[in-house]
Amino acid sequence: MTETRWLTAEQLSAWKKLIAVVELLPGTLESQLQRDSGLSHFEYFTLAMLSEAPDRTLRMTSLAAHTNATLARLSHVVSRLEKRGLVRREACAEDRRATNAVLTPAGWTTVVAAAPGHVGTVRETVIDPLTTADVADLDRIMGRILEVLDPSHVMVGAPTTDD
Amino acid sequence: MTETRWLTAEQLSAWKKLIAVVELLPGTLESQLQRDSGLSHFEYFTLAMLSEAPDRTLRMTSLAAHTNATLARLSHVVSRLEKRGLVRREACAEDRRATNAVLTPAGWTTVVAAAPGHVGTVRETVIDPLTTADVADLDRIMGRILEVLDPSHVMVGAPTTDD
DNA sequence: ACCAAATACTTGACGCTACAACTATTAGGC
DNA sequence: GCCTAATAGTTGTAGCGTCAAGTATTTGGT
Repeated sequence: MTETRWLTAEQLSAWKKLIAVVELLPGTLESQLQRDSGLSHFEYFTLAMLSEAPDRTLRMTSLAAHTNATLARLSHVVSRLEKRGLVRREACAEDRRATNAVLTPAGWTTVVAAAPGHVGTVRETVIDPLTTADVADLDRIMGRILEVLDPSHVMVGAPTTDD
Repeated sequence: MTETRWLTAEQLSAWKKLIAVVELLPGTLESQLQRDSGLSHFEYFTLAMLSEAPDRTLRMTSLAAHTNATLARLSHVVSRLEKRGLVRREACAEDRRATNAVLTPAGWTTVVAAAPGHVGTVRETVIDPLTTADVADLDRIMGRILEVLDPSHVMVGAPTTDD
């Protein structure tokens, strides 16, 4: 066991601010979405991923990867969304172990209605306080961190619009 | 109601990466602390804040602010930490409505033992992948975002070491 | 062709957090 | 000095996520 390498003052400052953002940001997004659309951020994100998929359909495993959830968590969430009529489950023809999650028309309507308010919050809290250069820096830095947290790039791929 | 201003490609890219980090980072920290020290990140953070306070003592309201928790949440957590002998509650002499949370010797030992492993994880996932310039950029950018999320700077102040 | 291991989920139980309701104490208005 | 409002904290409940266990199907070795 080698000696602990502590953080420099600059590193500590940056770290503390990052952790503060990580703690505060989810709550902010959560409140706005819950208040205006009755969705948790994870529910919104799930619907958004489906809305971008071909046929608005995704296998559970794939959807779990895109939303960074365990299969168990996703299964519970999809059950709730299904009860509310926003998502439908469908047996997969090619692999009978698999289940497809399909966005219903009501689900589509819900995401589309929720999107502007959500984007507004994202702007207010993150994008608008930053300059163009800041945004580029943020992109680069988060990219480097994700190289470690998500080496297989499961959560980055989606090159479409929305969210 | 004005029209929705959507995000540019650059903004969207940066946003998606930030949200991925926000989703993935807590789980990583959580796992390491739980595995190596039997603490949740919030419990660790609570103990760490107490360890930096004068007399290792803080009023519940103040501790709640430093950890960005509601009083209700903190009360539950302190109850559990108290059962494990890491924290002690103490009536406040000046204001009899108030309660002080005090770090016990066992609590101090626990944080001190947990810190190196935690810092190691922080290094691996966030600091080491970044250049010196990146760290400065990160500090600046998170600072701007916190200006919105935490205008009263409740979560930033603590100028001491640790964590 | 067969059997073990891997894959793709689902379900139930438990722990933690948010929300609401409640108690106790202090501060302010007049 | 009252009486109301604000402050400080605790507790119970309900909802969501994790973990462990279980089912169904497919893959791969021989």
